[in-house]
Amino acid sequence: MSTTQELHDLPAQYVPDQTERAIYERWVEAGIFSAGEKRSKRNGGDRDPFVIIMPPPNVTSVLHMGHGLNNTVQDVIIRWRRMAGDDALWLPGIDHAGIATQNIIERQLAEEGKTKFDLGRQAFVERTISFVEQTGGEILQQLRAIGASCDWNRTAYTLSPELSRAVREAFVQLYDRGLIYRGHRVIHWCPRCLTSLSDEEAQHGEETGKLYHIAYPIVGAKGNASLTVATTRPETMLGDVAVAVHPDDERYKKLIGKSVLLPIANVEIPIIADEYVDPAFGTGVVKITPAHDSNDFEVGMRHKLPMPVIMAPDGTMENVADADSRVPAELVGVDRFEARERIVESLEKSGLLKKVEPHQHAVRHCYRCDTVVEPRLSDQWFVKMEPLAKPALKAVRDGTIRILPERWEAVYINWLENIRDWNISHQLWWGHRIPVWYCEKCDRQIVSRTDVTACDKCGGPVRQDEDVLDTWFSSWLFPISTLGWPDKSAAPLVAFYPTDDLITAPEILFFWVSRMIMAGYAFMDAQPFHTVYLHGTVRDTHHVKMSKSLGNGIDPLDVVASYGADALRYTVIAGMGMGADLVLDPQDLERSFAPGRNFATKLWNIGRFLLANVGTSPVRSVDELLDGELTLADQWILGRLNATIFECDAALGRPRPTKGKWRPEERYSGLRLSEYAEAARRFVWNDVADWYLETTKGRIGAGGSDSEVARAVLTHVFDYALRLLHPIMPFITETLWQRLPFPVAADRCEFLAIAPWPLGHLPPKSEIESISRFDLVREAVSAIRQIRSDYAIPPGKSIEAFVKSPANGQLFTDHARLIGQLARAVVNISAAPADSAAAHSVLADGSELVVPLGGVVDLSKECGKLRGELEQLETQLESLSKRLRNEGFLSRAPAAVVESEREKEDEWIKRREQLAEKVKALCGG
RNA sequence: GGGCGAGUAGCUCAGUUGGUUAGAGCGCCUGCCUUACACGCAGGAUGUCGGGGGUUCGAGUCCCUCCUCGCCCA
Repeated sequence: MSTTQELHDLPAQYVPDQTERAIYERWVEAGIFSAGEKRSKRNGGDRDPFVIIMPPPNVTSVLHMGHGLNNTVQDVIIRWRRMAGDDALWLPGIDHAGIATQNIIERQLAEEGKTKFDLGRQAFVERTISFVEQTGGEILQQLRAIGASCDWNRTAYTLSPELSRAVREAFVQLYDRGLIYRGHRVIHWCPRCLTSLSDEEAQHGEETGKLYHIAYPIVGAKGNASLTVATTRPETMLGDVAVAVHPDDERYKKLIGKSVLLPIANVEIPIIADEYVDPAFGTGVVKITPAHDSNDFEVGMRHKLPMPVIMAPDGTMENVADADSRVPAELVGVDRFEARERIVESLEKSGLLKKVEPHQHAVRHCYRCDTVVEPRLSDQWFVKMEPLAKPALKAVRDGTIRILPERWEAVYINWLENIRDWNISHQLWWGHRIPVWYCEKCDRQIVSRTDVTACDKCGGPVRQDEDVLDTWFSSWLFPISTLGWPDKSAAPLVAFYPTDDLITAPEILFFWVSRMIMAGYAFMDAQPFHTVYLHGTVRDTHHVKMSKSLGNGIDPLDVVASYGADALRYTVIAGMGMGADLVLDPQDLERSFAPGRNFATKLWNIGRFLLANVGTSPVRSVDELLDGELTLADQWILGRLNATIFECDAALGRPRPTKGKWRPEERYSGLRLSEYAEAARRFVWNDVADWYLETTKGRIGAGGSDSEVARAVLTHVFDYALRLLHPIMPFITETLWQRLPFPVAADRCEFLAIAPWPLGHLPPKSEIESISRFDLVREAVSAIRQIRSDYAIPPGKSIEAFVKSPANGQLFTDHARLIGQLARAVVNISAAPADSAAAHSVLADGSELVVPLGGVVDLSKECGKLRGELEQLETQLESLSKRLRNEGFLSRAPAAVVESEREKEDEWIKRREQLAEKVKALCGG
């Protein structure tokens, strides 16, 4: 804890890495990041739970700017709720990341000149486990450096025994409900990873390829009549089992039922009719390759066509199944792209290649290795999604769950309405093995929660399905499995489920977010969270997504080392509008993070001023200060503090829906973190530092009761400013807060991190008036400063100012000294000496301010300035008056608007009169 | 092909049911080491709110259309 000694010793410069680490340790030691299931209201406690489940980074990840952004947002929200008195839980975790991790190990092996098959499955998995043990979860360590206030005691891992148990349970439950089935169909296949991919894992990119027009001779036709088909993948023609035309296409009606001769493969295939064919595309004739195209597969099913597989898993040509000798000997073993070239060449020679044209089309790529995905007929496990999607759709439609920004709700709904079954079996070695066993003897299929050693029917030997589950099959359970599911009475599950906010990037809306919602309803019959907050992507100045491989990344740890975690956090939060991308310059960290770094320094220096001037002895409590003791400046800053609390609260919004469902008016508001940050910054910098703190100079040093009032108010407003800023800048605020000279009686927490979040009060009229009265004082100061600047009066030179105020004479009399102090002038509340040359200004309330300047003043410049002002005012006044004379405006605009326009007109007229008089007197009309 | 988003100061972006003279940070210009802070202070310049049309008393905000860029889904 702070000793008296420490209070004096704020270094002149804030050095983040000297302090941040130590503070983090102390937070952890004090256990303030640990949520207690007994404290949750759902478990007999007295606090509302507030829970965020961290999107688990891949076990192999290291911290990059995307994580920095994602986790800063989560930490800001969780710290806010913790201070607000909730039982706040931020649960961290990591994902075993099936394909991604396996690819890394395979790459390592490749460098050693080996493949996974050289090791065999068991050794491969062991090697992966030891790799993960060494490097895995490094990112969770790194998160501490940016201040992440996770409950580390609950750190989860998708491949842990507990979560594995949940995965099996989920599989078995869905299987028992008839929602998991084994399907024989065309799936996306990665020839490099040698696994199937789900629809979401096969990502498409626009590419310019070629469209080949190929003639298939018509069997039994006269001459060399043929049908021309167009395809982008000629190599798949070896798997063609038909050509199809639209049933209503007059050009081809007569040919339906006849056959064509498939070139190269030399087999006859029928001409069929199917509505799937678009007569307008290409020639209106489509080749049907059921085993290598998902649309063709559907056609094949409808027409009960054979489905020859003509490509091996690794993408080379081969007569795999039902293909006879369709692939000629010279093409067997040839890679698909090489085969394409050769087939095209051969067709050209035989005159069957009619045309080749450039073609823009979408090509799917493996989301992990970017290899072109091959559609391939295969046996896979699928989850029937439509029944699961129903409650997930309803939840967003009825406001149980909201998605921010709002526009993503439409994307979510559109996807769920057209949802397709989920291919969950992957031909990998790293992941949860599918809990299905097959009896070698009676062929029985056994789905089980526990390992099976013998057939429960015939006692025969069994073998487990070779495949593993899609990584997302464990991730989608994360909100429930990390809290103890399938044990529905587990204390954490009872206390913390449903959780509150889910904060992630839009890229995984389908992969993860929507599936978690489905799992929540499927297994807990309740939504996993009520708010999905989708933030933007971190990009460089060319708007290219930052990534290590592109070399345009920023290492958050570098930023932390150079500028501190708080600078990083503030910059990220303040610079990011709701859902907008965050653009940073990897070439210029100095510039990118200046906003946060500068603001941290500002806070530090306010702290230094405060400790040097207010000192270390306890201050009076603001609660016991009497109204009469407070100066106008005190009232103003307290009023501004209150207004700022409201602004911050308004920007943050409601933490949870009122009665389980978001009401329309609150649904899309809140979590405007940049607005919250800006409101707090404005208060600290523009109000406290620029004005209030300056007014205390001279007061505090003077001793006596007013000195005590100033000490108390300054300490109080800084205390509360630090509270407001703590979620964004936890380290520096905690450091400073620890040293504040709190009132003796203050019942204060040990840490700012758990100090109560400020509460605003409805401002009484007097408070609002104080603010506007002090604003006038500030305006007078600004007016003198402006004159100083206009006439280049050296700052050191004191000047004299005269204020004549018909409306607010007393106010200026009372604050003449303060105005003088702030503007470095001697202020007289009286008319200026008539004959002297002077600079002039007219304030908003019509008060006139005159600064005699002796020989310095340039009369024509002064006249020009005043005339300019007058002219501008008159233009504005004219349009305002016109509006107020407009019948339409008066009758249709709300009364309040008309009223305020009238008031404004009065004010402007007053000011115009003053200005006009001034111009007349000074410039002779 | 379908859907969505963006285009506001030199740069990055705010601008919540249409209602003051459109804002912030960074950058820029001028003057200042005014004993918390030059990572600062004071003052200042800069916008036909992408183009065009419309609705309205009133449009950066709503509607239509066009242009440019980006994202998602087939």
